[in-house]
Amino acid sequence: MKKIISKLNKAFDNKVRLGIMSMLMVNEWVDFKTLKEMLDLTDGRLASHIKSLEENKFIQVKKEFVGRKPLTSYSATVEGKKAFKDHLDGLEALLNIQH
Amino acid sequence: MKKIISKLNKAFDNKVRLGIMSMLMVNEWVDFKTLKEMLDLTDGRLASHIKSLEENKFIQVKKEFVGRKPLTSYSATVEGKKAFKDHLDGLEALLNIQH
DNA sequence: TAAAAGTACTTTGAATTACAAAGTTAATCA
DNA sequence: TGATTAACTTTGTAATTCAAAGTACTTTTA
Repeated sequence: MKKIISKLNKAFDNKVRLGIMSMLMVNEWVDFKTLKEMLDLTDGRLASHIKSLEENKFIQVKKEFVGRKPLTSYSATVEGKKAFKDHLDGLEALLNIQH
Repeated sequence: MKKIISKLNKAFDNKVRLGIMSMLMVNEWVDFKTLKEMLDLTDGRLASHIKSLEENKFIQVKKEFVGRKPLTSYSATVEGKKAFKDHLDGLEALLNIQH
């Protein structure tokens, strides 16, 4: 039990960050607006969670213009993918001991 | 994605509470000391998380004497089991979309 | 019989986290 | 010119988390 619990990463205990990382594991790049809509968040709330994931070096950012509009996109770093996978391993182990 | 995320319950975002509930899904009654050892916690930390789960009516308490020593045990309420199951369903759905 | 240890907490205080609401910048569209 | 879009940042408040210390009562040990 101690072993399982220790796999869980504090950076991913919040459901917004869990959702962001989940999106970025499945899609290489996801833009701000899509994340916002998929997770049903306000700008500020999304931005603050993105910031904390960036500070942990779990995601990276790309800014470009498409047509004439700015487009900010995010992707999980190698480090972020690894950390998230470890976290999911912990969750999976927890699911497995239920029943 | 919104649907998955909405299944996750704030009461279980902390890994200590995740661990406590997990123990109580698998074992009908677990005592204070065992929880403390299994989760590697200080008395105070365990007690505070237990308190929050009790306030949510997710666990119930039983106090007795065994031999001459006090023994406090906890078990998940029906409500607690349901809430935790829903949370695990959410986590499982999240695991499933990771490829 | 005095001191130490066991059981199960509670209290305090400080740090961190979370969030809503409002403000910002710079461009574009009507 | 005024509204809208895109992507934030700032502010302030509330909630959460935790370590550390304190409490109460009993039992064991020297």
